[in-house]
Amino acid sequence: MGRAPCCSKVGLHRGPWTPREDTLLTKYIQAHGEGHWRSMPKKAGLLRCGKSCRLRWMNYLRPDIKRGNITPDEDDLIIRLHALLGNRWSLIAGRLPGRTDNEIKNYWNTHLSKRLISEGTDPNTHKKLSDPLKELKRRKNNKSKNKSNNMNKQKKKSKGVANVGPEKPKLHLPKPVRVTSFSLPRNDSIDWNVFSGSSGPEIKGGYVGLEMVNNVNPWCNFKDGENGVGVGFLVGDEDDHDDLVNGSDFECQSDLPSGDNSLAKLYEEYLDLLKMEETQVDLDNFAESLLI
DNA sequence: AAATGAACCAACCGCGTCAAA
DNA sequence: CTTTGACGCGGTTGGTTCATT
Repeated sequence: MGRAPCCSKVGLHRGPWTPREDTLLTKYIQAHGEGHWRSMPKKAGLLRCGKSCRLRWMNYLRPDIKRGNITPDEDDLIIRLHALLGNRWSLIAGRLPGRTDNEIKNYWNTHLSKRLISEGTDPNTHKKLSDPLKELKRRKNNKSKNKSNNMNKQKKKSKGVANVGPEKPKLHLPKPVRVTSFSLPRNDSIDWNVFSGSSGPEIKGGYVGLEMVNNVNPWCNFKDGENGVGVGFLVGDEDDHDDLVNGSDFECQSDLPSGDNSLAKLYEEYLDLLKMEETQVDLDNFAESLLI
């Protein structure tokens, strides 16, 4: 029993949005606000499905979207967050004001993953690669294989030839389960901005990152060459993200909201994990705990 | 100048989650 | 408790543009 499609696709526009459609959608949302995506297109006079409207708005039309090149600081932050959170693009995007998950995902796939490989780092695990060149070649081959598959598909499609070859079963990796110890409103991630001591949506580039300065931990090898043992807990704005607070010297920022022990607790938990003999303890669990 | 391949990125698709009925 | 519908997310596709031959 499959799920019913989100909307009837019959008679709906697909593909690139026209300026007129953009205007209609923007005006409607300005007048009535976001939400109710399913009913919105009809009300806005659009022949699009709600999903498509939402995507267009979220990724392109929203007024707070920052367009243009991703800065080196943003680069750095994306890499750090990816090491911590994996492919959780929306969470990563949530730390980069004005950037969308789609944009970051695309940027990662087209630029950053390649860059990491060329620097000798596996973009998936953030561990050192034994043979970066080999990896780069492998990925290139895979890509060109896919591309030619797409080409074939397209050709077959356009000629109306049915796909006769055995189809590969689609595998879906299990997603990490979110264990809720306290609840947040839907679509809200942690308000990481509390770390930076700034508040409100105006914050520009405020972030928090966890960093271990050695080459052993998969999260941390993006920062090598420094003392080796240190544990850093980054607190600050984009301009000072190289200021590491050494684990032993760690002090809570005075501008942290008073009474909020949960963050300090998380940090302590993190330190405990690091103290454990096996450095490969499940740090992912800790990363997960940051998500809830 | 034309052909080909690579890169980019907007948009689509399918699934998971959550809340309301 | 189960079902249903809406929303959001991440993976993937495919059209367009750019670079190379």
